[in-house]
Amino acid sequence: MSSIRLPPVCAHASTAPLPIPSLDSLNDSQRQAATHVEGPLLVLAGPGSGKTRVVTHRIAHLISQGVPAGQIVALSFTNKAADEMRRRVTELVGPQPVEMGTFHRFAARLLRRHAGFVGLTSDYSILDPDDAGAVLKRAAKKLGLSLSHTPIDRLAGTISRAKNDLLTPETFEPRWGRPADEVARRLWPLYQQMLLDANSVDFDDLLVHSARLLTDNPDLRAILDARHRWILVDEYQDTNAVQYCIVRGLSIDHPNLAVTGDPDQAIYGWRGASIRNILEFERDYPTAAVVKLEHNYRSSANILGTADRLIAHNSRRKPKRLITAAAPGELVRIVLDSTSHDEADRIAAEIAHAISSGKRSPRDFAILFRTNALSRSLEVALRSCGVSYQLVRGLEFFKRREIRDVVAWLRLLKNPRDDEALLRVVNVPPRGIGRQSLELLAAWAEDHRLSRLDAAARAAGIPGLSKRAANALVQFGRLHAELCAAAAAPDLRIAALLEAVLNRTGYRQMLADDGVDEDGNDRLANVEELITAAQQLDDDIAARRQAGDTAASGAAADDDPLAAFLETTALVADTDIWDPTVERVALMTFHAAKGLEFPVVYLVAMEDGILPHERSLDHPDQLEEERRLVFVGITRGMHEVHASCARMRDYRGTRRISAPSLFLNEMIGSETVLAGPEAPASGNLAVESFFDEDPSGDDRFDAADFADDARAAPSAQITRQDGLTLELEDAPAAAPQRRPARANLAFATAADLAERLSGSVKPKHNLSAGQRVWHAEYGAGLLSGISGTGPRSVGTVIFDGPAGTRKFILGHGSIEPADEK
DNA sequence: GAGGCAGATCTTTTT
DNA sequence: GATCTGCCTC
Repeated sequence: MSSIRLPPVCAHASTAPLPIPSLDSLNDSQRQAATHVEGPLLVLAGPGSGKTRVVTHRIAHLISQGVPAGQIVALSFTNKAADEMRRRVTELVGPQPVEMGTFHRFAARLLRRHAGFVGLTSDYSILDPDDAGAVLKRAAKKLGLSLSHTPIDRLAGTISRAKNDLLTPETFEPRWGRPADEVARRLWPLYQQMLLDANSVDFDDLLVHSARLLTDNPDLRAILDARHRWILVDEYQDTNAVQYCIVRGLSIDHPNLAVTGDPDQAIYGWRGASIRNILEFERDYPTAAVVKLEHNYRSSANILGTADRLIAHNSRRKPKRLITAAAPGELVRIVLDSTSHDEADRIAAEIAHAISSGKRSPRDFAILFRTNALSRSLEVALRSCGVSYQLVRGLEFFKRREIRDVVAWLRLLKNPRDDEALLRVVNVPPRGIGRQSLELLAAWAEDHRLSRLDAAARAAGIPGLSKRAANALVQFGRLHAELCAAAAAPDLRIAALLEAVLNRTGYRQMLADDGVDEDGNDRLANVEELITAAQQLDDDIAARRQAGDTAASGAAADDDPLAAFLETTALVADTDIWDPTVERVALMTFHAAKGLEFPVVYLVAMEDGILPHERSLDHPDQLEEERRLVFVGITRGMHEVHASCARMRDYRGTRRISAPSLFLNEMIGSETVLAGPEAPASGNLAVESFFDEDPSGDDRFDAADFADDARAAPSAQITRQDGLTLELEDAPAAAPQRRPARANLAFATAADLAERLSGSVKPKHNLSAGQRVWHAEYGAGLLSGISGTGPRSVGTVIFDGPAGTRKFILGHGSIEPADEK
């Protein structure tokens, strides 16, 4: 059992004299960025270009120039990155009350202080996706919607995506041909109401409420803008519309906004991230200074050359150089294995050998894969070779039933209206309160406009409830009240509160009785682990109190240990678990590897259908995102990169035969070498046996030729902004190239955003009757008439093809003007 | 009301 | 392969 560590709360202390940080270690462009003080700044930073150095030096520089540290906010993608930033800033100028963290944490605190503006109290609960899913399920049940054909995950995903696009239940328009959208639209308002009643938010709401806070309250916005006067955003290429809105809203009066990012490393498009944000930063902030960091200090020349060649295949990008002074180093190795097990065994053996020969230590290695499910065979192989590893999928700890139960208890103490938490713990350990009783309770509570907990205290008066169940509920209410009293203690220590919960609820007894469960999990030990983590947080807070730190902007949440603990447990991320100091090989997804670096990197399962993922094959935009993912993977490597695929793979319980990823082809060049039992003797990957559908007939093509083909290939398919794909049947390579759908978010100003957020601006269409139009499925046609106005207006289209005449809601965007040349 | 079993279902990436 | 659901029995 690996131990868990919670990210520390901000360590504030502001009395130390300020050393002036030396800028000698920076190159010219780094220094230019680091010494920028006033006004917007865009830093385009390639991989390994010392971005974090620049950001930390800039923060240190700002402080040394007299900028109050409390006015600086640095937003990063993971808590890990934030911690690293904090560590390095502290190294430069000592501990500072700079607010650093993820967007979600920042938003959670903002909301904590201004919860009333969005109808919450500062004790609101943050529901993780599982809890949010459960609420959604209850909402569906209430509405009598069947979920058999629209899995809850998809609905949650649809709503999440819409929230991230700043839509509301009112402005959300189900897309044509997506039944899940329609269900989501009906479910969303009730779901939202239930969250509000429970004084709860889901992950997305943290951002959405914060954005709304800013757009709906101009005075508050101005105050916050002034308070957070210097804002730094990392990984800006992966910010989405809500995040954009928040950042924008905080930097109108004081546009000292500095963003860093790399469009070539944008890998979160599926989550609503819009490259547009970084590509059009200069339009948003015309006075922006732009600094390019193109010098790479991480990777060997061979690794960079390979990454460069690969990414050059993307059409939607700002060309960018990767400059290095490094030696060529080892060739990038592309290995074609026979089976997935061979691949895993080979890698494990190679790593074991490198370690035993003293050449490398375990933490020098990372193995990256596209999906988490791919880790299993690698784990088995590593274990059998005696190589220790850490699987960076740490959320597993917080997903354990016992951990969730205990945390739910704390949530319920903080927020008595948290129905979801109540449902989790009310009958654990069994108290004789079953489904039937809970339904009676819920119905009665609703009738009387009470939370379930308040209703429980009055259970004796609920008709239909058995005496036994009523008693149990009243008892439960008392238990809660008792523990609330414990939670209200001054100088509360979370560890102590956890102990109290465990002891008084009988949960500890229950776990002790269970002993080790069927999978060999010692559930009690896991809970103890949580207590240890809580102790660390307690100590942090105590230390801070002792230091007399009441940092200027008074981080309200931090003064409340329980709130801080809950916030932290709710918002830990996968990568936060990764511990770079531990002597283990790191196993993680390509996504999780973002921002990290390793001497040796293995990229596994690079096969068609896995990477690129089969769901992205039809969509040029998504294919490019997959390519960026590989680019990110390759550029994690400092000295060695090994990419591999297997001809036969056991995956998801079945065996599949697959061809090497087209990305492997695109990587091939003078910096790479082919190896492995399936490697063609010609030293060229592009042999017939690997490509059943050789696009060039009997032409034997070399890597360069293939590259050109690949570049042209996507023109055969078009993805539109609503996600539908257009296939040009049997399109020749020279098929007319249609422009990719424009980025989804056609807004530029905060005012525009505000309107959009409040729902007053509907998605536009710019169509008029008589116009030639295009539909992804039915092809070209004539828009013969439009009825109604606004987003709900309906257009009638007479298609040229067999589709005949059909009607469409124009606001959905399924009909677009035909751009005939 | 609780617990256990069999069958069905769906498989990306994550704050 | 894993998880969830519904159904069954005690």
